[in-house]
Amino acid sequence: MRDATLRDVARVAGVSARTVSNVVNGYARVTEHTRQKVERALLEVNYRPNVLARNLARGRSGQIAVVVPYLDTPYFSELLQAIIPPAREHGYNVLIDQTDGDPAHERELISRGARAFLFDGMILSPLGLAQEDLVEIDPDLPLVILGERVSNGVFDHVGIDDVEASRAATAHLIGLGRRRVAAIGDQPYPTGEAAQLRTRGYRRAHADAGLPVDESLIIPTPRFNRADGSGAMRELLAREDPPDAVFCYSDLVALGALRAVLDHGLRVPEDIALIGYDDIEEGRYSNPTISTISPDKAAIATTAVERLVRRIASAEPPQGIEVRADHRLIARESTVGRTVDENSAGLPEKVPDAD
Amino acid sequence: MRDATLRDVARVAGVSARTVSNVVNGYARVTEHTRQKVERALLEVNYRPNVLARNLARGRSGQIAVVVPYLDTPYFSELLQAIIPPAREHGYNVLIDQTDGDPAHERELISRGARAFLFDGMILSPLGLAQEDLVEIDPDLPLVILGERVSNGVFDHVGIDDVEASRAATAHLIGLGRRRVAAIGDQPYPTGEAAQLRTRGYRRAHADAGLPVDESLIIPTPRFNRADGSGAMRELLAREDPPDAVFCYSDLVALGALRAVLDHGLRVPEDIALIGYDDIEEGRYSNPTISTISPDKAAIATTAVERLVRRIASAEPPQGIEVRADHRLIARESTVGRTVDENSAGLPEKVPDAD
DNA sequence: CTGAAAGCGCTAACAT
DNA sequence: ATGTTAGCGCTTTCAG
Repeated sequence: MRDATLRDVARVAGVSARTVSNVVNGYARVTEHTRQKVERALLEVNYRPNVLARNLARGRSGQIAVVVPYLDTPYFSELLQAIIPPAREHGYNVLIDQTDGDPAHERELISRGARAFLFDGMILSPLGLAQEDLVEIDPDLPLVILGERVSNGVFDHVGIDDVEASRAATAHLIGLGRRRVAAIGDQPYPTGEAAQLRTRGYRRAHADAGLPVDESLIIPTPRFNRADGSGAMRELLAREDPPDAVFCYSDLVALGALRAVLDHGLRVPEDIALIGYDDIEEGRYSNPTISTISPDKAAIATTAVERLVRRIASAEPPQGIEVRADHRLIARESTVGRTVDENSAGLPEKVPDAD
Repeated sequence: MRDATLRDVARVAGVSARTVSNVVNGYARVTEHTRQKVERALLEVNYRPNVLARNLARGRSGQIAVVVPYLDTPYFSELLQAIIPPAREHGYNVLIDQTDGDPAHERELISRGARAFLFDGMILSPLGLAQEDLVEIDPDLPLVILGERVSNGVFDHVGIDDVEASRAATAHLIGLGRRRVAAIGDQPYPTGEAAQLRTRGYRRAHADAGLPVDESLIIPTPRFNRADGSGAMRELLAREDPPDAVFCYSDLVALGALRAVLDHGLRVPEDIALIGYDDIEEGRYSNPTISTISPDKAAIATTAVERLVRRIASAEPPQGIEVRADHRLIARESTVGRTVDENSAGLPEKVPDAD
């Protein structure tokens, strides 16, 4: 049986399509009497609005795209999980895309090629946008970028203060008495500006403590995953003068590094202390648990959605703004060991949520 | 500047809209000459088809929904990651939804209420569909269900042989000489049929080995996450006669259980051996690494997409079929310890992919 | 092989 | 407050 259309409802209710539309969308005021009639008809024919037709008529898709490098990276899936509910509250469906580490794919998405009209705006967690990529962005695409502003100020950015968070993480290690603190995750090339912010914080902590930076302890990695972390750590362990602590640019890197340290027969944190970044759930269960920088993911998610919705609504794109969500340092076993610490020790009865 | 429409292109090229449409979609054959003309016009006005209009005219959305209980559960995010590429190859966008553990939400999605027309079909990883929920399903919704068939045979199901895989996992533990093998993750109620298949395999392994099943060692959990795993494990550890091995119904459960065992001061696998299910990447990096049942996720993903696409294409829904993807048991440290084993020991130079 | 034109189902002027 | 109707931009039947 064909789906009932607005006209069918109108006919059954003995009113015009316009009135039915009004009732369905709650636009203009409608007499209580007609409303009742219409609603009865609505039920009678089991009317379900055709979203496709509505979208075409309204000239918008009612969808927003969320683009992340990898869907199976816990930080991103946790973020996505947090983005969907507020998006839905604003009436948007979420279209998820992964760039799969492919910059070309990323550029294609932001230039909107064939899939224009399919989403009204985009929340992008850039893999790496170099200055010159920005020009490829469809200027009419409402866009919110996840992560700190690195290049220009045209778009909205939502993230945490990476430099400060990284400084705090490094300072935490130095405060524990460690003197050879390594860093894993630098990306010293144009698309790695986000990673470079972390490195800047790392340097700042050293400067604050009056400590020199051993440049050879800053290990670059192409991504922020487990394999990169363990590979870099192995490299560090092979040296004659291995570090006694490592600031890892993601929890995944820290987890990979942890595995390498343990495989090497050393202990964490006794021999080498490790701190990560992101506060993914996995780090609350690993052995040892991973100290980390915990960004307020819920705040990032809701803020990003709100900014995007606003951008979509306003005809003229407002000035790009910069939102800094909160973050905090959580000391767990990988730096302070198994003390009975307020934040971390042992396995909590209830696992604290990141948000 | 307004986006160029098909008509604009037609005018510039001096042909009709029909012809432009033909060129764009590669439908009917078009003279080389006109084709050239049209293509030049296409570029000249920078034409991008309006997907919304196309969808309305075609009467389909070009989108499929993939519904999972939780987006941030590694098994699901890894599966989603694998589903998107084949879906895109078939010309579909993927709309991701999470039910958040809410059966009501799940029912709403399968009955397609307000969001009908938004997706042409659905791949559903059911939270728990009881017999009576099936009637709520929109009969016209092309649907592929992830996981083994538990109830009726109307829909396509794609999964692995849960009973056999669970039997093998349990047999692996028994083969290691363990005699008190517990199971964490049973769900002895109508919506837990999937979990019950695992329990059936667990029982079968015992029967095969001529071992009695100690019913008190089968611990139910509401979900398959880390917290459930550690909670259940603590319960087991508090007993006078704790188990010497545990078959966990997911890797996450195993990871949670692992944490509890270590917190209790016991060793894995020396004191208690642990095996999980799903083969998520995390289990290849944990300490110790987690033995597991590895489903062929890539096969599950591509098969599910293919079946769904076929269902969408055929007017009359074919008989529901049952696809069983491959799986294999991977023995890692949590059962066999740190032997130099072909599959598992140490940290591989390259982390094997699940697919 | 190409043109003309009728929808797809809804929205939103415009009119009453 | 409600009716009339012209689009939204594309697909596709029907002619030619």
